[in-house]
Amino acid sequence: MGKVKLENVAKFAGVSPTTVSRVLNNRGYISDATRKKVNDAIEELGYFPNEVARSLYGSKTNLIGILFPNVSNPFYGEMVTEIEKNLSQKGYKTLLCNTSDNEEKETEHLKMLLSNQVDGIVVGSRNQPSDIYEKANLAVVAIDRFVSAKVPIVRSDNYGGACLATRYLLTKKCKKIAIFIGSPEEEIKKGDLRLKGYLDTLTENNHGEHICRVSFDENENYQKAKISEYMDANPDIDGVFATGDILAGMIKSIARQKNKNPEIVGYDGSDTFLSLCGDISTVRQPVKKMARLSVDILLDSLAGNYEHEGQEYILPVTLIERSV
Amino acid sequence: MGKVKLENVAKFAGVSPTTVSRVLNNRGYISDATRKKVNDAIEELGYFPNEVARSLYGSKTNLIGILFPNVSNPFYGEMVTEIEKNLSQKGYKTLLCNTSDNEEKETEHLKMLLSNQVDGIVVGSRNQPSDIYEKANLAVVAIDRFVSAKVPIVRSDNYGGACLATRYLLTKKCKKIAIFIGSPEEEIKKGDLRLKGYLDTLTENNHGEHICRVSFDENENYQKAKISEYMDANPDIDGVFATGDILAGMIKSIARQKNKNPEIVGYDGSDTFLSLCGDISTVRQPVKKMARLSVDILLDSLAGNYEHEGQEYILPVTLIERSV
DNA sequence: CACAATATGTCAACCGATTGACACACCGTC
DNA sequence: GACGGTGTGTCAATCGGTTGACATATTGTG
Repeated sequence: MGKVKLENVAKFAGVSPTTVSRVLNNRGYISDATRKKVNDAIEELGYFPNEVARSLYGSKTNLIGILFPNVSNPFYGEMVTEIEKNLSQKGYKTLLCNTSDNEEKETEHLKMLLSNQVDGIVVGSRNQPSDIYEKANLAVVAIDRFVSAKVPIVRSDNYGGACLATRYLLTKKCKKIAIFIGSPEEEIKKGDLRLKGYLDTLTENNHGEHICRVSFDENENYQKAKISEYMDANPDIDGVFATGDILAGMIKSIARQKNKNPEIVGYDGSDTFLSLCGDISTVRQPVKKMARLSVDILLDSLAGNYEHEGQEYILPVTLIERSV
Repeated sequence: MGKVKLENVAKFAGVSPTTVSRVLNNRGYISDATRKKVNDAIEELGYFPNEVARSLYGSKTNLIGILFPNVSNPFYGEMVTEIEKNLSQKGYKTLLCNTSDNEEKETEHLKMLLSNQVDGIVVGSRNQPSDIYEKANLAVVAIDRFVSAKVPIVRSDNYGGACLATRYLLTKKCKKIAIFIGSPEEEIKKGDLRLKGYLDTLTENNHGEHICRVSFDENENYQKAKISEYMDANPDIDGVFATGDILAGMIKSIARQKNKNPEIVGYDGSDTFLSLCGDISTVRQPVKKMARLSVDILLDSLAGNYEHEGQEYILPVTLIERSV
């Protein structure tokens, strides 16, 4: 049994294909009787208009590509969940791409998205900017990442959040506060604002800095080894700011193994993290608002509104204190 | 600047459209010189073949729909990440749908997927079976869910896992072991195997049962209230089997607030959970294997192989012990 | 009764690629 | 010189639906 098409519906309903199309698209004059006949035929035959054909003619696919490192990390997971919900509500469909923080994969996926004529892209992966974004003239929104001069950015207040976290550790009387960073090296070089917030806050308070970079693109065991090593080399660390919650959790369990209990503050504050981990404080990013805003901006751009070009939208974070 | 099309490439390269198509699809005779000319033109113009047009002609979209409740829960997140990776590797694209465990949303998304001519579907949402799956003749694979008599199922050993978990709690000398269930009511009625494993194991050991159903479709605060209530009503519970890790985490923190420390075993064992939560044991489902198998089956079916129809693939689980 | 609004049909172009049929030219070889 | 392989072009149909132009018929209204 092949796919049902418009023509079959027309025959079944005893009308012309044009009439069916008119019913489907609410154009021209249609009597209630005919409308009913057609809708009944559609129902009866289980007809679904072929979006591929429609897209081809209309040169709009209502497809949005979503590029993230993965959806395993609950912060990304919640972000993608919310983005998809918002898009779906507005009649858009979500093409999911996991870049695994790998530049080639991002490029490959990007080409795929362009071939598939997506109307827009939300990019949250953390690779180096690709010039493909510039060439293709489609709507793009970046989440906490620079893509090109024109692409609007939605991010949380990384600097403010880092200050909050570090200040919190200071109020907890921590004497030696370390930062564990899980960002790509390039990002750090370009001035990681979470790092800067940490450094500035410590300097203001005459504290020394202790930086441990945990390559986020290495595998988990390697990361854990690195953390362990660093903690052995700096046994008197009593405060930790981790730039991600997963990282914070790993640090916590490694510390526990070493019979230590430093005060830890993470970053992200996904619902999942908050449910699973009751004893690590964190800086919470407003995921739902960020997702909502990104979609709004994207659809705005799609509607031909250029006011977001080059804009950066920084949403406020909140510190969530937890006690053991 | 409009989109570049095959015709433009042809003009730019000084050849006919047919020749360009021949180069793109490796058909017929093409001299190396011409091939180079065409490829250079493609490169120069930044041409991406319009997949929409290709799909229309070829009546194959290489699009796979993925239906899950969400990707916020790291178990789903990791599953979806892995499925997407596997699909992408085989040249397929992933249309992500979040059903929020809502039947109407699932139906709506399903219609959308059919309209978009997806070649297949992987469904992991936990709603009642819809007859749409039967009608549409496309490849479908279900993850831990019944869809229809024909649709193959990939799941972990729910019964064995529950037995493992319960037996573990018994070895820990727990006297009063409760189960907290986060599945939809209908699923439980139809014989939830995690529940059955729990019950059977207790019966074998002459233990009484203590069941708390936490509607997974209620909001988090309501769930927490329910857990709290149940624990107050049954203060001597010293062992808990939770049918999901998030649930286990919530139980843990609520217990802590009440100054209790029951032995807890969760279910899922996502990497994220294991990283974040060092002190809750769990039954680990082999996410990567399940994802891989699902994709393999799907592509097999797509290739016209019917051997998977009606099959159920049950993958083994492992108990992961954690200590406080 | 004329005219407008309503209701439906026919027909063809179009969206961007693929594909088969067929023509023509060039080359080498038997 | 004929034939087969190679290389390229022209042309039209096709995928499934959309849309505008135009024809025609039936209403209703002033």
